[in-house]
Amino acid sequence: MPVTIEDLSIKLGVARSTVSKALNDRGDVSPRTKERVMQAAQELGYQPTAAARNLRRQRSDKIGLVVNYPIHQVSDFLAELIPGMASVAEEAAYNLILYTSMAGNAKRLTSLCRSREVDGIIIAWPPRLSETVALSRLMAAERMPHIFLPRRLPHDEAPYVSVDHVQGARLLTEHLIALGHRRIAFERLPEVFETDYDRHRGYAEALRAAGIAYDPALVIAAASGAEDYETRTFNTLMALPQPPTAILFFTDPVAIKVLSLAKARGFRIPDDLSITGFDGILSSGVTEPALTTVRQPLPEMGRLAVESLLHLIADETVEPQQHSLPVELIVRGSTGLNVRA
Amino acid sequence: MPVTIEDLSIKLGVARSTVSKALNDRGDVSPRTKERVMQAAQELGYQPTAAARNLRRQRSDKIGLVVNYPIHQVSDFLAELIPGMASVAEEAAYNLILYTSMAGNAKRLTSLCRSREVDGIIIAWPPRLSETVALSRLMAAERMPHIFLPRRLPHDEAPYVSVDHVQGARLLTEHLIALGHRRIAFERLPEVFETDYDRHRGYAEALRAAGIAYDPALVIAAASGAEDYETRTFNTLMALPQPPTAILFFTDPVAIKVLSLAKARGFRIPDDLSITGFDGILSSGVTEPALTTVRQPLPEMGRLAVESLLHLIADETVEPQQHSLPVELIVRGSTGLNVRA
DNA sequence: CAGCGCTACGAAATCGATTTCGGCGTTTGC
DNA sequence: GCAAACGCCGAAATCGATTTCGTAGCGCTG
Repeated sequence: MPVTIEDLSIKLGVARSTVSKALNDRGDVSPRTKERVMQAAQELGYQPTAAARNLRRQRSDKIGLVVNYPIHQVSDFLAELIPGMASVAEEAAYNLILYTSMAGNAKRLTSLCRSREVDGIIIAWPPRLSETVALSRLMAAERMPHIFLPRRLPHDEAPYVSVDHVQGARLLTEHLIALGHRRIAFERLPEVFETDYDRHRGYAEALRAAGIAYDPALVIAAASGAEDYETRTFNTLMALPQPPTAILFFTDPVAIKVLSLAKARGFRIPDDLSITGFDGILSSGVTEPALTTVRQPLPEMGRLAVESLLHLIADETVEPQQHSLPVELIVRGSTGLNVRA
Repeated sequence: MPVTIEDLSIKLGVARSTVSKALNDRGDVSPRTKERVMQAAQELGYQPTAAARNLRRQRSDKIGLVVNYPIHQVSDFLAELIPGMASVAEEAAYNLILYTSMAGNAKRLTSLCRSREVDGIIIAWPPRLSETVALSRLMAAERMPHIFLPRRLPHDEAPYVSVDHVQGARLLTEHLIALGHRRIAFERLPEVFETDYDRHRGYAEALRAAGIAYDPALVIAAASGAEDYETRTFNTLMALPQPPTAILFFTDPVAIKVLSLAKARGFRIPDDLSITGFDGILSSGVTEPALTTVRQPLPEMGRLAVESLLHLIADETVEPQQHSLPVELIVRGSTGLNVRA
C-alpha cells in the first residue's frame, strides 16, 4: 500500500535503479533527473521500506541494548544510561532496540547475532568474568561488534565502558579516614566481579596508606537476594566486640535502607555512625541526612558506550575499546567526624 | 557469511521452500523431512535473517516507543514504565525500539510509519490535545496501530492509557480536608492538558463537597521550565494574606524541592505546612518526612499499553483502547493535622 | 569518418526469506 | 479397475530496495 520505489519509477518513466541512485546520491544521475526524482518523492511522500533496505545493505542502523539483569532492579541506572545512549545514537542515525529478561545467555545472543537485526550490541551487566569472556569470543566469532557495561574486563580483547572502582572506594575510604574513622566496615559482593575486586583494592589500599590494620571482621558479604538482608548486615556489624564507626555500602539503595533502619534504632547519623553509598542515584540526595556517595557518570558512560560501539561498527580494525571513567566523590550529611575517636 | 536457508536446502537436497515450510510448521511436509530439516538447522545453527523475513512477511515484530519529551526529564518515569512494557512485549515475541529526542512531530512520525520498521507505536507524552488528535489521524491514515501514554484523550478514536487524575486529586484533597485543612493550595499546569483539567476538577469537587469556597488565589500555575521556580511558587503562596496550610504539587520532584526549601526556612513539616506530590517516584519515599503522594501504577500502565497495542496490531476491528487506571493514595509524613485550625 | 571517451540511464542480479501453485505418485472410494 | 482425492515436494514469484554492468548517444580528436 505505501509508495515504493517502483511507483516513483513508473510515475517518472525512469528505471528503478535511477530513482534509487538519485535518492542516495550515488552513481551517475543528471542533475535534472535527480531534481525530478526528489520532487516526486516529496510529492508522494516516499519513504524507503526499512526491511528491504536492511536486507540489501546488510545493515540495520540499529544497536541492541541487552539488559542482562532483572530489569526492575536496574531501572534506576537505565534511566540515566539510556538518555546518553539515545542521544548519541540518534545523532548517528541509529536507533536503540531493547532486549530484556536476561537476554544475555549464549543461545539467545547467538540468535541475535545471526539474525543480524542489529549492527552492534551493548551488554549491560554481563555475567561473571569467565562467562563474559566466553560471550565476547562468541560474538567476535559472529563478527558482531559489542561492548560491555558497566564492568571492567581484564581480558585484552573484550571492549567495555566502566568506571574506576578502585578510585571510588579509595576516595570514600580516605574521606572517612580524614574524618578520624579507624574502624571502617566494607560491604563486598560474594560473586566474582572485577567491580568488587577493584573496590576492595581501593578500600584496602587506603587503609594501608593510613597505617590502619585490615580487619576481616569488618568486611562483610552482601546477600543481595536475601529477604531483609540489610537488617542482618547491620545487626552483624553492630554486634561486633568493636563495632565500626563507619560503613561503606556497595550501593545507594542498601545504604539508604540501612540509614533509615539505623535512625529507627536511635542512631544519630553521622554522629553515631557514618554511612556511604555508591552510584549517586537521585534518591541519595533527598534522604535526611543526604547520603555521602560516589557518583558514577552514567550519562557519560552511556554516551561513551555508544560512541565506542559505533567506532567498532565502522572499522573492524580499530583498537579495542576499553574505558574506565573517573568517579566523583559527593560529600553530604551521612558522614561526619568520628566523635568516638 | 551466516547460514542461509539455501545452505540448508543444498545440504539436505531439498527445495528452499520445503525448508521454510518445515521450519515454520506450515504447508505440507512429511514428518520425516521436517525432522531432517530441524536437525540440520540445529547443527548449522541456522537463524533466519530478520530483514529478509520482515520484508516478506510485511511485519517486524517490533513496537516503537516514541518519547516525545526531553528524555532526561522523564527518565524517572521511563525507568518504571519500560520494565512493564518490555516484559509483555518479550512474552509476545516483540521487541521495543526507542525513539527519542522529540520524535513525535508529524514529519518524523510519518517517516516512521511509512518505513514500516515497527508494527505499532506507543507515543509517550504526546503534545497538547489538538496536535495529538492530528497525530492520531495521521497514523490512522497510515494504518499504523498506536496508543498514547500517559494522557487521557477526550477524542473517541485515539487510544490511550492513563490514570484517573480526577480521582487522584480528589483523594489528596479529601485527605487534607479530613486533617482539618481549609486553605489548600493547588499547583496547575499552564498548558492545556487533560491531565491538568482532570486534576483541577478533582480538587474543586472535593472542596465543594466539603463546603469549602474555591479561592483562585490558592491556585497557582507551574512554570516548569523556569529557573528556580519552586522558590518563587513557594514565596508567592506564603506571602498571601492568608497563606495555605497545605499545598498540592503537580509532581513529586517539585514537592521534594519545596519540602527541603521549607525546612531550610524553618518550617516544620507537617505541623506548619502539609505538602503532597503526585506520581509516587522512588525518591518520594526516602525524604524526611516522606512524601504523601498518589502513586501512578507505571509498570501496569506500561504493560497495559503494550497489551492494548498488541490487540490493535492483531485485529484492526478491535474497539478503541481507552484505559484510565485507578491510582493509590500513599499517606506518609509530609501531611498532618492542621494545627492552625 | 572511424574511433575513443564520457555521460546518463536501464536491465538484471542480488539480498534471504515466504507463499502460491502445479505436478507426481500413492491411496481411497465406489 | 478407474477416477477422485490426498500427501508431499519443487519451481518460481514475491517482498522492495541497492548495485553492477552494459550500452546508447553524444562530442571530440586525429
